Amino acid sequence: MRLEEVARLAGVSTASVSRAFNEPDKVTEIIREKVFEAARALNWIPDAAGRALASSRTHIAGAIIPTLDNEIFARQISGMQSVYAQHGFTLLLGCSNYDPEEGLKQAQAMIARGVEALTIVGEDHPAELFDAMRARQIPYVVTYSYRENCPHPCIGFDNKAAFVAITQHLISLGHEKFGAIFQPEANNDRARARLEGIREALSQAGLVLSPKLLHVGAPSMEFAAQSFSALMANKERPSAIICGNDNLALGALTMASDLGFKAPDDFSITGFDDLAISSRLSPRLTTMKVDNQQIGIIAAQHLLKVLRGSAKVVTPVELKPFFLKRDSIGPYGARKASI
Amino acid sequence: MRLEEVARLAGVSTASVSRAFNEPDKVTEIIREKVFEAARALNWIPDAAGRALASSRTHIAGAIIPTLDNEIFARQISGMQSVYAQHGFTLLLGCSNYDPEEGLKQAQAMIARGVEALTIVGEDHPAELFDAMRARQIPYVVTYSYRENCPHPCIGFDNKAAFVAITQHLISLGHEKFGAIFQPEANNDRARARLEGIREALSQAGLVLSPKLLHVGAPSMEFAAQSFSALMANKERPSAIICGNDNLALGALTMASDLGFKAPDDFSITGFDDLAISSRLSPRLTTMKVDNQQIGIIAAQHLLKVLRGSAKVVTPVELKPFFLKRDSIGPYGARKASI
DNA sequence: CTGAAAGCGCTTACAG
DNA sequence: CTGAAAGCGCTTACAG
Repeated sequence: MRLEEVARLAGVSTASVSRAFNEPDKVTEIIREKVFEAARALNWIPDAAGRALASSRTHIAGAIIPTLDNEIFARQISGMQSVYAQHGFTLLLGCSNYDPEEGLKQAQAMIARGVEALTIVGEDHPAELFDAMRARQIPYVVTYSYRENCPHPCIGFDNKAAFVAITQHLISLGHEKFGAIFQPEANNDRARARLEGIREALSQAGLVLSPKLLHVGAPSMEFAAQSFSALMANKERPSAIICGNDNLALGALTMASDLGFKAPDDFSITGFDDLAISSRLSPRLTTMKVDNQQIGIIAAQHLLKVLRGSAKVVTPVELKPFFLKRDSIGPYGARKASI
Repeated sequence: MRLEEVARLAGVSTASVSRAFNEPDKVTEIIREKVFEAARALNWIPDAAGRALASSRTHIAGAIIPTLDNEIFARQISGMQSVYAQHGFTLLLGCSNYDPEEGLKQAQAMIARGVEALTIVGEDHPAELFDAMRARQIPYVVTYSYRENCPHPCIGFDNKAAFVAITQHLISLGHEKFGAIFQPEANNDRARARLEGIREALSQAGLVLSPKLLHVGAPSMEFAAQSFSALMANKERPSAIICGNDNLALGALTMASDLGFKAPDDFSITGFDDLAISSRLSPRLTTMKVDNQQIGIIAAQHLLKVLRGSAKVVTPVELKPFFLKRDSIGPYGARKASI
């Protein structure tokens, strides 16, 4: 079923069929109706490859995320997709699995498909990737990460500042001995910024994060559970444990419950993300949250604006995460006080 | 950068450039090398629209899932994508948000993009959708759901049988008064099959699921928590609560803990999915699990086989879920016995 | 094995 | 406002 057959049935030229669908105002109502009727009768769906080739517009946008196994990124995609769909754009999704080479491959595959815009989580990617985008004048934005002086347009939040805030709050509660359970820093500027935030806040207070009390590994509950138990077995047991995200904090809390440790009496612990269960568990987890769906929505909207020509470049947007102070933290020495 | 310029730089015809990339065996090594070198020098990436139009092959596969806000479907997508990527296929993702019309729209958009194959979660979709696939001879498979005599090729598991098994096990523990917390049945054959399974197993034992003890609503922890508390406030309090999935069971368990009810002493409860936290919480949740990543992998492999021509149609595959008997269930009257 | 050329299904100046 | 026709970037019979 080709456009030409629609034209024949409607008794008009192929140009008119194309116009009736793409620039309806440029065609009289009589033609429009004849065309729509013929198209419906033939059950015609315009072929995207033909359109793309003729118009050099694919109406495809791309998104590269580290993994789908994390509701944080899934939500970002879902926000993006709703906006793109409203504007007739299809979303091409790629997962890098935290491997920069894989991310680059995905980006190249997307370029071959003619993506008109791209979002990519974080800025830890080969220069080649960003170069390819710029060379082809494909607008892109780095999501989730935000920092001043970032060489790329970015829409996200300041991961470092967020963890400075968490750390400072714990310091203000009197904690001095800190532990941390974290996802790997490799190819993950967010994790790196978060750790930096902890270290900076500690150092400003004359404290340090002892390497022995920093556990870095695959961000599973298993790992967090093992880390927690190692942390509490340490002679220099921390009174406050900062986790790289909620999932790690939850893993630690389940182990705490198995071992008979209770927050905030025996230790304080924090996460990041505010998963649904974090506010329902006992103790309710102190954490920070950022609206990921919103990040996706804003990213898509800004990119679309550039494509429409109503903006020259994507302007960076900084979202502010919320601090959710709940029951998993308390003043240092809470236990002694309560005894 | 077009193929023609690569041909010019390499000093060969455009046909040879095309062959060097797509059918390297049909070209001498000398030509192959000249072409590859020229392509690299020009940083040429073949245009997918041109390829698609000329070859009527897009190397695009589609997947329609209800939502990305559920790691179950996310995992299926991730399995699929890894297989497709290995075979040079790009995945187009669509979310229906449990709205059949939206699912149909997504499918049509995918047809316009020239998807060569499609996977779609469940069979609750407009006949028009499946008709369109068949009319265009696009191979498709229904995932997650599996039942005998399904009119579509399906790769998944028997949702009904799974819940028959759960229910029968609880009956064997002496439970007679059942409650259920469930996701809506509308446009969700999986939920419907699960409830059917419960009802069938109960009826075989001469029992019934009282409408008052069946809570159906948006599958959030909030809803499950409210439902649990209503269930336990009922004069006809159930001794066993079957949840439509783990998330609902976890929501119920958090409320149980708030209210001072303990499983399995005060009630038994089950889920489905085996989320990471389900085995770590106390009590460890009794649930069933199916390998969702595997469903995605198998679906993609079978579809690819049909595209390659090495299979006529997709053969259905039934996966068997595992029953994970843990601490959240116990014999009826456990409390009295332990007092 | 290699190349000249037609053609895939659309869009879009261009002319009327 | 409408149509004839060129052209988008590839692939693929076809001929040599």
